[in-house]
Amino acid sequence: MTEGENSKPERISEAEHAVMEALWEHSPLTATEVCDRVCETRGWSLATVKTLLSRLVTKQAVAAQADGRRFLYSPAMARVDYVDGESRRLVDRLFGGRPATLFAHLAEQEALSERDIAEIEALLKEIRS
Amino acid sequence: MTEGENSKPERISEAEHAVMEALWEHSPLTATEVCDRVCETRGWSLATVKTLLSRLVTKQAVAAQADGRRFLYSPAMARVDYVDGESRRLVDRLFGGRPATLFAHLAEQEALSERDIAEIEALLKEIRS
DNA sequence: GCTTCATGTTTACAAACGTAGTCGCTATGA
DNA sequence: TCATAGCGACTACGTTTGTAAACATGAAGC
Repeated sequence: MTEGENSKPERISEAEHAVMEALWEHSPLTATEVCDRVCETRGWSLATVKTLLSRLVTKQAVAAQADGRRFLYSPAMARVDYVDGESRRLVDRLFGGRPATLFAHLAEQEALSERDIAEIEALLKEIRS
Repeated sequence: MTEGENSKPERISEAEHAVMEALWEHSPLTATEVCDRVCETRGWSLATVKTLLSRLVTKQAVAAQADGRRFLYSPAMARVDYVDGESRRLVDRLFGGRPATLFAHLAEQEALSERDIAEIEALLKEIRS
């Protein structure tokens, strides 16, 4: 077998994640456009966004498509996969891999709003059907 | 006002967290005892544990009580607080602060076992009573 | 008293991260 | 054609993290 694209899913840092969110929300975007969407809130300069984008390209989490002399950036990984990975990491690390334990913790800490509880109930009903 | 113990809750890294888990499970422990409990699984040397312990002491996440020549280390923060902080961070960052969205995600990804579902149902029933 | 063991302190050092400046190229308008 | 603005690439640099070795010092046995 010719090696193939054996890319281990390099970890995305917190700052990088903010850029990913922008791209997940809308893509493709140029570096400047990404900056328009995140620089204000994060207090970043365009240079910072450029650095993060190239690191994300290296990590193959973002794809850069040439458009003249610039690039159009798009996510190269689905948000759901990222979210799933992070969620599982947390559940594994802190709740022994048991989502129910996380849920119990949230309940105990009163972190669940009435609305949360209602929605979860509805979801459970759906699962059961 | 005299400044007081204005300690912002310094972030605990992943490696440090492993040490915390050992201490939460049983404390106080000496550095060697902590190593006995984690070095094998993590493939660490005693030196590594010593470094992590002192960093944790600096971060005020661990308290060191002198015992003759050596120290007995104990957690200086409750596990539940740590777990709660991490959980909320995740929910905020990835699920817009809505635990129900996290739950929906888990359900969609089929990350919930029959046992998880049953336990969550039971918890909900309890909450409702 | 001297060697040795245990233990905390200091120092090390590479990789990852956060944040950003500078360089070089090119399309573009004057 | 020449200055210019826009943009990616390269470089930079302090901090945090992971991992550990070297050092100092006191206790304990011989």
